[in-house]
Amino acid sequence: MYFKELVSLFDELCAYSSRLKKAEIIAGFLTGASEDDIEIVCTFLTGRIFPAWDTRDIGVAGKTLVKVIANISGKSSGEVVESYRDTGHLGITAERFLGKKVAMSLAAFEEPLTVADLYRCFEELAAATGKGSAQKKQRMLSSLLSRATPREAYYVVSLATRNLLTGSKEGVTEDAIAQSFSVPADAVRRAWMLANDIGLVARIAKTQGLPGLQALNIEPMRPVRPMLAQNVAGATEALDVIGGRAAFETKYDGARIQVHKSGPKIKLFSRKMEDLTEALPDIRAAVNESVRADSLILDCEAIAVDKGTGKVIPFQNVLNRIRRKYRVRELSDQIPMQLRPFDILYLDGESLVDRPFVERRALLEKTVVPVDKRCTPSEFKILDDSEAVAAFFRQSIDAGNEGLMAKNLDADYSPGIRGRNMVKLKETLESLDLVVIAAEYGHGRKAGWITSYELAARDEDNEQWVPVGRVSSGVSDEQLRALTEQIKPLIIGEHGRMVDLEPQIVLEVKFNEIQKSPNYASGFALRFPRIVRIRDDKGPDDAETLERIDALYRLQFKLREPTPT
DNA sequence: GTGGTGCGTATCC
DNA sequence: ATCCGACTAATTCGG
DNA sequence: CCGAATTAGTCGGATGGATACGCACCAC
Repeated sequence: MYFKELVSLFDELCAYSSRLKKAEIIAGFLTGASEDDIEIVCTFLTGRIFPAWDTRDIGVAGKTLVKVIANISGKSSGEVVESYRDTGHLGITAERFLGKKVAMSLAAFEEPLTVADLYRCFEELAAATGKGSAQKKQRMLSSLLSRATPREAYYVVSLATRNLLTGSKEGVTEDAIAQSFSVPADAVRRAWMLANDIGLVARIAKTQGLPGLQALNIEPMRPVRPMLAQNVAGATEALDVIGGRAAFETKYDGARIQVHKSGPKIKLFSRKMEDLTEALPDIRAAVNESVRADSLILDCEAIAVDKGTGKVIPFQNVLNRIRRKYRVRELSDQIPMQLRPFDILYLDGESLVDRPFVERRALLEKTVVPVDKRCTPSEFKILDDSEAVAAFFRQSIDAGNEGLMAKNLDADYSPGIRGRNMVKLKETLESLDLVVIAAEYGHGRKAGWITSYELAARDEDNEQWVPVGRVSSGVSDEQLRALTEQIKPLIIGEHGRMVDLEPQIVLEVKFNEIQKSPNYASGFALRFPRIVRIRDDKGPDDAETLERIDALYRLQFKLREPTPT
């Protein structure tokens, strides 16, 4: 299949906003495609280059592509970035800058790019490592883009930056596969959750139909898509959503870990199916000691604890451990981690994903028999009273955790779905009024607007503004437009996509936690910042002080000591 | 060459 | 992670 | 009772912070 055929499909998808229409278009397209092409096309359609379980990555993103585009168009990087600021999409910039070169490059390469060619290029990019590889990748991209037509270049860059904006991803592609090969959407979804590979699912749907999809089964050592949860505002709403009575569990502030055991072998996978086994020997050992089963799959949270006190320590410590390749032993001594299994998906040859949650929980408790706190099932209570829920919530927060999870006792394990069978309850903190001292232009749909704001607090010691992070989400498009207009006259400097501003605009910002920051001059940053409202009624003099933020930071640790490394 | 530092990228939340 | 916007599915409203 | 209006649920997209790793580059 020629890449230009896929380009036409992408273009057609962009022309409609209806997801149903997009699915229909994709379905038609897949019908005529070969088995091999379908696999690549479906993966590309979801905006990915490789399947989710495939840990390869191309090691190329915006900065590299800016250089490459500059290189082949004969412009400077500065000019490319300037265009990028206006277009909000590197692909569009590539399309524009390469437009003039097209006649020449097409003459040089008569044979147009195929989908398989492109995939092979991505594979080669992923394979390039070692000294000189960065240069090599740039050369490879240059030759790839020179072979492409401008419109093809747009999509090559879109794929390479994982920013394919066709308004269709997994959800739509899933429907399209079902439609195209006349299999139920549920079967496609199930197969996708198990295989983690939409391309493979499409291939099986085409070649083997429904029986092929049904033959896929959950099995240890092959990660499945984790079930996700939606946020809920309070104890009452949590009970409401689930239906009056629910299972409540401590929500730990760690990393999601899927434990797979098959005989003596144990593997650990992250939420995105990265293999974390080598980085977490302590977790592996704890599982080994606490699990009474020959084979199983556990859904867990892994937390970091203080070596001395055994108390939960901040999430940043988890990041020191996870995905580590070097000094693993040293760090695992310094920052021990513990496992909190909360679900079991497979046990001794049997899939449990279709069983009700209560049953799974019972099996979990029977199977995970803690020898100490290193591997012990999550705290668990069945409650139907909002007072009791609130008390449990308080207890969780006070112990340094994130809050609670609430789960429907009768629900099966439905991966990838943020439904009403599982919700999360987190703490809502007070908000802060902070001053915008710099900002950045937006991307994609928000191109041309100034959409990301650097926030500062007042340092009363020397009357300076000290940055405490950035914020973007929380405002409507309309407010974004207004803010852009408000900001433009305040611009006092420009570099690349960033602008420096006269400190004047005050934003009320909500967040979940104050973190120690190595990146911001204040030494602090907000975790999960979002805008509550634009304080037109306030001026920079009304902004929070650094001292206050410092105090708030310390307040968080009334009950636990931070030990960042 | 070796070691430190900075940049870019990817992935945890 | 958070949040918004658009679309779609489910439910309620009004004649 | 049915179609219109309203509400609820999903998906896609745009954005936040920290950290580890791999590579480039510079100082010695």
